[in-house]
Amino acid sequence: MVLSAEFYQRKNVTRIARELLGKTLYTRLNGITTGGMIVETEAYSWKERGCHAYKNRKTPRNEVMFRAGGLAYVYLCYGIHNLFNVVTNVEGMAEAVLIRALEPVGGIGEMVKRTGARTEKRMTSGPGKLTKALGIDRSYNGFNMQSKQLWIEDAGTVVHPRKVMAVPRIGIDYAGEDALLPWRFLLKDNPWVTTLHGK
DNA sequence: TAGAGGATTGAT
DNA sequence: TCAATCCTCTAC
Repeated sequence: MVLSAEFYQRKNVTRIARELLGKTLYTRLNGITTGGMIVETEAYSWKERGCHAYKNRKTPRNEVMFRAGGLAYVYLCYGIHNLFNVVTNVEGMAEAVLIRALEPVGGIGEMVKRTGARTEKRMTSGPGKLTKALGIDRSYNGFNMQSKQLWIEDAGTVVHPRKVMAVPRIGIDYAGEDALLPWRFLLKDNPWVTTLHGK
């Protein structure tokens, strides 16, 4: 079942980030479907420094975050990587969930081809890598998440609360105390979650 | 309009 | 530990 606009437009972004674990993100490009189960996410809110929309600062880049939930927010990071988020909350409340890692479930051969990976191992473990595997680039910024090309499904996978870990987010040292918020969610012991420099 | 820096990655 | 790479934002 495709996740509805109502799922995304709820007001608690950390709850949505947690609930997205176990759901499946798909793209369908040129007739080829690729997808993976979400195993790692991060929540971002205008209320904290880690967020592009901190203090409700609206710019051409983050404008999509201010719209009603259920849209894709895709931006270029470090000049190299496309990072994919889903916008949450209602219009005017800038919040989003960054998808950081997937466990491949469909179109694996195509993803290997797109990433140039020798094997499927680690192919979708990392926010920059999974967008490449699924063929997501900035042309999808503002895209509706109930489209025929890009969507998230609830396949009925049950995620036990004890399997969910909440830890600080990655790569936002500039956010000061907000970098310590346990807003990174991942499935414990899942081999597809990111490891950072072996840590 | 210049300059700094980044929600990453992979090689050394 | 470090370079790649280019867009975005801020300050002037």
